[in-house]
Amino acid sequence: MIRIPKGVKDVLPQDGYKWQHVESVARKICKLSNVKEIRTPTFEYTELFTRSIGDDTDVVSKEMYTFEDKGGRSLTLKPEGTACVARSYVENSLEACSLPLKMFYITPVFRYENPQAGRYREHHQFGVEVYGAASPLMDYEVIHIAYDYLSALGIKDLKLRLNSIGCPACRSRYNIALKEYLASKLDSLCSTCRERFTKNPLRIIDCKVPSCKEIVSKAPRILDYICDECREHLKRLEKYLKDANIPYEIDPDIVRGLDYYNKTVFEFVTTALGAQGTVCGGGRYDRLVESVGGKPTPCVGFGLGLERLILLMESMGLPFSDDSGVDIFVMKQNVDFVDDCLSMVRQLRACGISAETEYTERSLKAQFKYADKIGAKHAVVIGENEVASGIYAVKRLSDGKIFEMEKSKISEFLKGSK
RNA sequence: GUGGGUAUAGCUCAGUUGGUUAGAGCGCCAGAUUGUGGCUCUGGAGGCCGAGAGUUCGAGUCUCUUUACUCACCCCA
Repeated sequence: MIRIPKGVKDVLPQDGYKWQHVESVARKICKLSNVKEIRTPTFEYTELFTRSIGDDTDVVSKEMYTFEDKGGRSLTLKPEGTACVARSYVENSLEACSLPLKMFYITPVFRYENPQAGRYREHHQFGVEVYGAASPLMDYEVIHIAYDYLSALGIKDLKLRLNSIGCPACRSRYNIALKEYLASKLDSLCSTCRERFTKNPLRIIDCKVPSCKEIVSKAPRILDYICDECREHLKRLEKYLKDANIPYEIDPDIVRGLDYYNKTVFEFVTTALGAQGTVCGGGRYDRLVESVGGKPTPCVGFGLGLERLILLMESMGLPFSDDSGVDIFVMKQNVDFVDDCLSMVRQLRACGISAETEYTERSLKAQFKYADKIGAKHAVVIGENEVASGIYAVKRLSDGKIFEMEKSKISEFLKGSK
């Protein structure tokens, strides 16, 4: 038996409706907020990710599916959606569209990590990206879209955590202060943090090693070092969130793991998924477009993991709308009525009724059981009596009630009962 | 890359201090008088007990090795 590769999952027929639900709600919410869909390829040149996400990040340095094609080009399966959108924006001169430009995507992303609860080597992200708006109003809008989406799915108890990591100027000022503080304590830090010290000291802030946490708890806070403009940006965003009654808390420990973020960073977190608390993560990335060769363009967006989302909804017992059952199952008394069944199915489908019929030679009883299993809402039997009289008994399977009618009335009847 | 846990039927799991033909529930298929599902009853199919080696008269059970899965660290959605 050939098995599925490590870290990836099948979505089985009995679960497909859950995906259809979260995806269709995502599209609906985007429609309501004038967010247009963008689709980018599954693989890109490796350089796109090394330049935008950052060489030193874990995602780039050890988690990418990178390979060489037969022409010797280095390609990489997309480890996230944001960089791809930025590339497409620059390459297709999308700044020529009226800005701000609001886009969303639903895409598989790939990371070579060890799988565990809520984490896979291929997962799917619903993401929203807005280009060309520097105002905190747009940060608010983007957070609001994520919030609307989660609410529309019935998720109420997620915590929104918010932080600002400032602009490059704030960051370099903060890095100096942080390094100053940490310099004397280097020996007490874990080995990875000692490496981060030179490469990316900001990351030490969210190290989970207890001894590092202890040290970090007394370290300078980035919020005390951000410039007036960044501070004002955060303040205004907070005001908009308060006015909209979106609960949040400032969490100075949120530091995104991708290099392109600046100013606003946020997460929606839960404790219901074991160790994987972050369902949605996002923020502002005003330098990203430049890093892939475009003009400076302010951007803000989020990515939301659909596997985690579905897991969360299941653990909360939230419903997924399911219209996968058929409207009617057309049964045959015996093989003599195959043609009559096929013709009725054809006519019903042409009228927009989902219809299924029997393709084997089972007893009526077995056909009824099968109709039940596949979630048929009605059943009708075609046999000698029906063909002779022209009267068909449509049985409603939920309560067993039978409605007798002529053949031509069936589609109308079924439409009325939808 | 590093730890912990688990591996028996399609699924969820029993399986006593090692002892004959390995069990249950659910699911699947069929039947309970020949044209009507859900409930009930009856029957049936379906397992080299993850793989390999060892101990033993005898291994699903004990030991070692290995693989897979899983949870967690790291990082992220």
